[in-house]
Amino acid sequence: MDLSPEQQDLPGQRGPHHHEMRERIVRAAEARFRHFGYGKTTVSEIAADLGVSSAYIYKFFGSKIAICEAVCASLLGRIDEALWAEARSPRTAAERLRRTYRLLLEHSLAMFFNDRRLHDMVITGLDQRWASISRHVEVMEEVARFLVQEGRASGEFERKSPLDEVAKAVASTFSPFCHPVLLEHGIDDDPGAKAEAVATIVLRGLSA
Amino acid sequence: MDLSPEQQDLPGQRGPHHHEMRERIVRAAEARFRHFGYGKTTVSEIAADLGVSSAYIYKFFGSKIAICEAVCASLLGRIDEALWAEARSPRTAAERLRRTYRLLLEHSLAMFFNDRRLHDMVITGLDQRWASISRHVEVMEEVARFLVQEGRASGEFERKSPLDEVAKAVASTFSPFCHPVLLEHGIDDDPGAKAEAVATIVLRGLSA
DNA sequence: GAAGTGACAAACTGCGTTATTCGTCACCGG
DNA sequence: CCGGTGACGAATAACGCAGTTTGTCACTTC
Repeated sequence: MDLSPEQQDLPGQRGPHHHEMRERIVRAAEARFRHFGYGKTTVSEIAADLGVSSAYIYKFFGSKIAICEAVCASLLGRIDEALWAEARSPRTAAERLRRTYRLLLEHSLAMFFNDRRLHDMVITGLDQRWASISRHVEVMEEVARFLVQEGRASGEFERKSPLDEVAKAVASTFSPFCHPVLLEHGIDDDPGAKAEAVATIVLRGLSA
Repeated sequence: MDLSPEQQDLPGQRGPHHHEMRERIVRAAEARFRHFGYGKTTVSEIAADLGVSSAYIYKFFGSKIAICEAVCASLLGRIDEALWAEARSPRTAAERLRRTYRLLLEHSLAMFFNDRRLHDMVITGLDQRWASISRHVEVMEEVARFLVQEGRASGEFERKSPLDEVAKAVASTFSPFCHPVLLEHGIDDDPGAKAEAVATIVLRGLSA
């Protein structure tokens, strides 16, 4: 259900799947990308940081963009983990869902303000429909479904409407708080308050 | 509250505000932009279509981009009008709000499929924060607030939570169905059904 | 056969130059 | 004063070329 990011199979991967070098490459690449951006780092530089030749990198990744996807997967994977951790915490489902909105917003804002270059990479990935990003939106849907189920099981939420439909709708309401492009636009208008307000309405809509 | 699009004042306008030529320019520009895109049309061509010189265009617009903004305002203005028409129709507030989701999605999809070039212009406008676009999101918020008020007045909706907060939250849930970038991404996954589902939850969240 | 490399062709980027296009201004005619 | 223009400098876009970077492959070493 929630693999660790490095275990996913992403397009453009190559060679042994579980290999220490693969992880080291991703970490080195992330550092460079964070600092200089995707365009301004060459794979030779990443290789040099690890003390190997660039040819060796290509034993693990089929292209530079594949490295970028892996970095992206790792980044989003960390958010996914935080999301699941919260979703499984010992609180009411309603409280967990409300916190999901907060958590999502918090992580998205953090990326926007602290690592603008990585944020821009994610935007690139978005309109090129990278698998790592689709995976992340799937996880958000799964978390939404899980929380709705939990709330139904505990009697907090109504049980009549089709689970899947409700889960998708809830996940849709996440987008203003997790989508990089929307975020950039609504950044000035107290997104925190908006997230709370949306959470409040949605929770009311779900309640038994 | 809802001016006709040509009457707004937009940055970069110049010369007489109510002038037949201004509207003719916007119409001619829209046709060219729709057909060839913003980048591939020159202001001389727009001028030629109207049988005037390009210098004359600059009596009305301070820059090419200002023309583009006016076209954008006109485009979005048509959507705004449809939204208001629906919002004032003689139906229950709940029904009107549900139809607002549909209407928004319908218009956005139409632009995406039929006039991709204009759609792309709107995206450009979005990350350059054109006034015409801010205006459109304001209108959507106003419509949301209006409908919530109506529903409260008629006893359909609860009356306790602060109106402004609720209106903003409702407007936030519009974004997956009206934001060009989000739309492009979620296009494959039955957006119509998603819109209905979101409407259902939000309406339940608003209900008395 | 796992770890690793140098040498190389193809693809891509940056950049300086040239050709368009943008936008201004002084000016014409009614 | 309103409707309109041609000629011109400034800003931009297109283009071709040199230099980098990407990505492959045959080969080495342990």
